[in-house]
Amino acid sequence: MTIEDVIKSTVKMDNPKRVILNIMYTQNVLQDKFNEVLKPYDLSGEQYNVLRILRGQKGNPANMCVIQDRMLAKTSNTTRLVDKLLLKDFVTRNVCPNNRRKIEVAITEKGLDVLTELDPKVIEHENVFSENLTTAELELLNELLEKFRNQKN
Amino acid sequence: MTIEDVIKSTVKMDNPKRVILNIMYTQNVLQDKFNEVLKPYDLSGEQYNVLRILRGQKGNPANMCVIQDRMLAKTSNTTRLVDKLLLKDFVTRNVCPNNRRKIEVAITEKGLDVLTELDPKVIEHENVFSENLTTAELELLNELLEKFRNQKN
DNA sequence: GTTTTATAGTTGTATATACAAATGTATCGT
DNA sequence: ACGATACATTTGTATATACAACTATAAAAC
Repeated sequence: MTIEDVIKSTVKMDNPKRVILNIMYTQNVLQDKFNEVLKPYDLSGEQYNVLRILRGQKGNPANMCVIQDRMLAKTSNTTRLVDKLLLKDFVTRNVCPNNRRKIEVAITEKGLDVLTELDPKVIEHENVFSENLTTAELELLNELLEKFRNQKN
Repeated sequence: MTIEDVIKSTVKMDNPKRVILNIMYTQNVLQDKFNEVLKPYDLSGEQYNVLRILRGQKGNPANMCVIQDRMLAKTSNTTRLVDKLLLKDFVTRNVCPNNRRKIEVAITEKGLDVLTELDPKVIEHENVFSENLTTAELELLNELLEKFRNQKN
């Protein structure tokens, strides 16, 4: 299915427009599929992302700004995402004793358990799309996306 | 800036994960930039998309389900998007006389004027990212994205 | 002709996103 | 020490997204 099929366009678009629509739409497809994976666990994609970042801390807590910094969607509202995770007992939240402006967020056992349960499903999700491409093609796709994204100005 | 830099990952990820994150993040960057273009016109990306679809109708109105069908984000709530456009007098909305279940949405002169004003800025937005890639690379990127997206199951 | 089923759209609710303003705390300059 | 400034986070508000439930109309079944 080409991007023209997706949006029922009768006219063939130029390359710059096609690339943008292909990226936007492919992201949509990926996100929808990933939401399905997460749905039974009552987690949103960004909530999962926060948990994943916290696990990456290997026991150390992370400040709000550290979490923010490591997220894909840089405009996410970390406070409220952490609120939601707190309600589910997936994280703890404490004022940092050294600097009372900062908040220390850490993942709980329960949060780690959910991630462990999710791990194989996440890997499956990641791999199913990539199966259509060879390793060389995947590397090329990564290169092209990074080159595309990193325009000069 | 590689995707590892973006999320401050110290470990190099495998290709399937990198591709997914690259697509997700690149879409984020594109959307943020496009929102900046639209901001002075008080339009969201999806509202713009609806207007673009209506212009593509060349004078004919479009039903809600036709609009839905041509949108990138298939889960958008067309009713409410059209509501917002109606408030700005960018569209009209009428019950279809032949089938009273259907709604006919059409773009107004005011809506067309906004699109005309936006056209050069949209093209500029589309092209600025593509300037880093050759035509062959752009075509390849399109191919790879479509191949990646269209997995068997 | 009346009941079922399908279609088209709207509404409700919870969550997420975008962004500005506000709060509380630490640091710097003098 | 004091005010100004910077930093870390929270809160407010409007909009958008996701998805289920609901309403209204049309078509099909019998």
